[in-house]
Amino acid sequence: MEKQNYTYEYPHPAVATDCVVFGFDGRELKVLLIERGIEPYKGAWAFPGGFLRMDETAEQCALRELKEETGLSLNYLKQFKTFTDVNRDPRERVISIAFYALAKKSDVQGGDDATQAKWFPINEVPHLAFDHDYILRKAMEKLREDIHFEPIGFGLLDKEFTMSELQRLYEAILGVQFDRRNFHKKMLQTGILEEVEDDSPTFFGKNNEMRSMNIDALFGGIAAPSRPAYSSSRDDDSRSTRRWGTKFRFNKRNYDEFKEENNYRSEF
Amino acid sequence: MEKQNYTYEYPHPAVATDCVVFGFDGRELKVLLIERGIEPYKGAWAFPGGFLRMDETAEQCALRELKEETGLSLNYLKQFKTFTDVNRDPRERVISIAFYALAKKSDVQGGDDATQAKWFPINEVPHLAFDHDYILRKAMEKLREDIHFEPIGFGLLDKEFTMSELQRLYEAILGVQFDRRNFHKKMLQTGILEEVEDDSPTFFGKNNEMRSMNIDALFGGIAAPSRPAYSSSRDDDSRSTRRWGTKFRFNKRNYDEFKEENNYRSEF
DNA sequence: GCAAAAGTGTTCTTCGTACACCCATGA
DNA sequence: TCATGGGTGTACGAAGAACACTTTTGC
Repeated sequence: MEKQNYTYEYPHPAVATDCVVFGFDGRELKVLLIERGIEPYKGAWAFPGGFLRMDETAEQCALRELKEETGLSLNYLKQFKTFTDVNRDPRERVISIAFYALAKKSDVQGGDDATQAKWFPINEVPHLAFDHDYILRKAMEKLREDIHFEPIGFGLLDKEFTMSELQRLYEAILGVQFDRRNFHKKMLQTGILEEVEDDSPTFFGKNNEMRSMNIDALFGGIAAPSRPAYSSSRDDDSRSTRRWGTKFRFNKRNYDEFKEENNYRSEF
Repeated sequence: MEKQNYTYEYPHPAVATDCVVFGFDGRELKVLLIERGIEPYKGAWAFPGGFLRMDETAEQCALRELKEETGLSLNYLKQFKTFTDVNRDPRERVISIAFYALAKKSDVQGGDDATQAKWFPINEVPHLAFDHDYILRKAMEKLREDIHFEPIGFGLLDKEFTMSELQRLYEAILGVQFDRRNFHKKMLQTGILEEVEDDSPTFFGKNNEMRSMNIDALFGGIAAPSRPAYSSSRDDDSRSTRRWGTKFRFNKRNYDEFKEENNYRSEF
């Protein structure tokens, strides 16, 4: 951009965007930071972001800066708060429109090649430039809130994922542990997940029975917990039809219906 | 402010705040608008708001402008979104940090005296200046979301209110009808309401029995709905101790405990 | 005296939660 | 073969939803 002067009758603050990018590598929640190459805070870590151009919206600005500074092209971007403290930037008055974004697992793993960007586990983030420590705290709070009501989890996983991956993600974000069975049940009963038919050759090579034959279903509805039902079916062939590593996929159509039925935010 | 020129190396957008003030008169949800006295959109209605000064945060700006333009001094102010469309103001590039606020019933009724501000029922709002139609829509969406999780209702009523007033407010905001008994039960079981002891002279003048003597309690726990219990107690004096217009009050201390126990947003 | 609003409990259903065992995989 | 992790059902308690009649008040 050509350097010239811009004059106004009244003082104008500068307007910037900052982008808190969350990622999940299968174990930990991470954030993407860049090392500042210029003053102020040279050498410190900060969120990708930059000044708003006059011909772009804040969203476009955030996406552009993110691409320029980290190489990432993301889809999900959520404006969560605008920071306006008077002295948050030592150079001049700068207000920052902050977004959070979600990176797919593959983005996190393919990450730090040529750029100065780096993924930090959420618990190992150093002190950040400007008021970015505070921005991060607010972004985390918002993420924790939103994940109860919006299909955020799926934005952080690849297209197909196992129920355990999804559960680990929820546990990483919320900092709590869930019971595996209850988590499974609840996720399925929202109806926004669809099971992926695994027709890979390796599967049929190892085991070519119908995947819908699940021996547990045979005992469904019969309340006889005192007698161990599993041991009696030990020599039954259908026993071996149970599959491991079942993959799921987010079903946007079902999610849209789900949202429509529940006219305010419904819990996931 | 003295008029002079301010010059920057790069172009800066102007930064303003807008404030969507909701009020409730006991029947309808309303918003506070001011009539624009200058171009652009002279004569059109718009939200109170104005340009950010260099020595104030966005919150301070919104409160100041609100006071200047409508005379209202409010407590609850919530930043909900920043609007950055490139052409939202015909004069120059202006981004607007938008808030919503809640006015007490008394503010709504004492309202339109000397100022150019006026309360409009939410369904009778005219076309607004700038992109304020859109801002209003977003503010309503946010209010509808937030009321499920935050004690917003109480911010729109006077300090003491009846359960019916509270219910009418919820119904006005959410656009649905609730069962009176279920609403009552749910509100009480959150524990954030406390009943106000009504010791007004008129009450004891009319009826000086203890208010805790409630004949319905006599039948509590006895399941005999087929036999109408009320008619048999017709000549019993204690029958007349039931009070009408029981008032409640928001209990902030209980609310804080309630919030702490439920570590993420819990529903009201 | 009539219409409108306020006050109150119980039942049924749904949802959340606690909890245990078997099987596959890979070291 | 052993440790780890994935896959599955049931039973209990809490909360939500549906539902009717009586009393007061104001016209």
